Amino acid sequence: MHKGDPISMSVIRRLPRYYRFLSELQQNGTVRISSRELAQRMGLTASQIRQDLNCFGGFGQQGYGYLVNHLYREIGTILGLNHIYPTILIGAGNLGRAVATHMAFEQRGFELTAIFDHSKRIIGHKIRHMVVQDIATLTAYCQTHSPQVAVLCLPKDSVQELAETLYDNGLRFFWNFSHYDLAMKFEDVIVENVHLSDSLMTLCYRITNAPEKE
Amino acid sequence: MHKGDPISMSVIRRLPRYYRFLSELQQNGTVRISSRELAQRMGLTASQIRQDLNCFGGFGQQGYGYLVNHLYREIGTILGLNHIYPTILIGAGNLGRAVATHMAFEQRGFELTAIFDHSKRIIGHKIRHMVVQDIATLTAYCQTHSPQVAVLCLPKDSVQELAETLYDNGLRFFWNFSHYDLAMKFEDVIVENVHLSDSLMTLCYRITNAPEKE
DNA sequence: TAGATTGTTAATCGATTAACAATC
DNA sequence: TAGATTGTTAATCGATTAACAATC
Repeated sequence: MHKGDPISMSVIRRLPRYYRFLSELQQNGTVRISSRELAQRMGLTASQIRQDLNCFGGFGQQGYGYLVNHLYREIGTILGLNHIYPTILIGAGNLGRAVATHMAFEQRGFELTAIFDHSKRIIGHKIRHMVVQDIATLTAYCQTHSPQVAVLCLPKDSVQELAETLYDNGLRFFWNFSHYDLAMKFEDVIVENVHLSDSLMTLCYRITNAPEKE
Repeated sequence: MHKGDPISMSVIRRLPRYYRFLSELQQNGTVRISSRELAQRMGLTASQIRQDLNCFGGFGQQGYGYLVNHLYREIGTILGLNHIYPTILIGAGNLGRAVATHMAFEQRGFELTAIFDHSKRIIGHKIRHMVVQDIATLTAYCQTHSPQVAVLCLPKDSVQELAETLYDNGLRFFWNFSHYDLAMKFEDVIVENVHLSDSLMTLCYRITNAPEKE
């Protein structure tokens, strides 16, 4: 790990977890913490924590440790949570509605600005403070509002159909709950996949192949 | 990688993805596929695919490749999808309801048998074919039905409160959507976490730190 | 048989852990 | 100053890729 090297995905994916633990420590009123103690709480090694943090800069003090509040805010900045990326959600079925209502987009760098669906039964319904719009009006919406991020809560086939349209309307960032592999189709796109089925199957594997405890 | 070594998490987490791609190929009517072609479609190397599969056995034929249908079923068996682990879901808020209705538990090795919540407003409602039960009756339910897996769709604090009870009722396998770190609390427990917020923050990082394309 | 592609061993690459000098 | 703990370099470990003999 030398300065200027791109940060590895392994490190990036640990950042939100650090952020969570620090948030908790802060709420407990903990002022400082050493890498050793944080490591113990998180089930990591102190070395790893120091390596991870030093990808972004020296946030600690030798002989003292890290200031919880300071580190918390630093990681928030690194994650880019101070941004407000305008975001649309497509697919207001069970999952889409849950994501729309459940997620604290504003605290994670996003602002959910519109929801689309193609089902007549759903269009017009209110979710949070938003009226579900007809997917047919998507292009018009994009031209006036230029959303940057799309949350995809549609079945695979619908996403496949829609992919081109989304791309043509300038969307390059996707939070993808479908099983359609967007990243394979477009080069210059950033896709964060949430594959719930994969997660469930992984659990099944782990249960099935768990060491017997008798 | 020697025979008898435990399979690494990296390999395990790729299995559901293989399973998905093979399912698709099967639906297309593709009979055989080489590691090279599958690799190309999935954005992996042929080497990796052969290494991964050979953790579990030799499923191919030299000079020919893999039979799609055969490999698909083999991976299903490896994943343990033929099981029917009795599963309860706790927390019937937006997310819990979406998970309950959206997931094909039966095709992933599970059977959802009961749903619990503590809110008077939700208890008694029907989700799928199930009536949401009072969380106060959880212990009684566990004693009669012995569920093995719990899906946790509660806020962090509720899970924290509930953890002991679940453990005492014999539950050792968890699909955890909350931010509470069960794996830290109990030794002999298998927890598959789905941290949607972490995923969203990771996306935020990747957008914020994406290479400029001007 | 010749061509193709696997299964498997060896080489490389990257990520984690250990060690320690720097320094608060 | 002495003790503690960081930042950083070096060592280890594991995962991915390359190479190739085995064989269909």
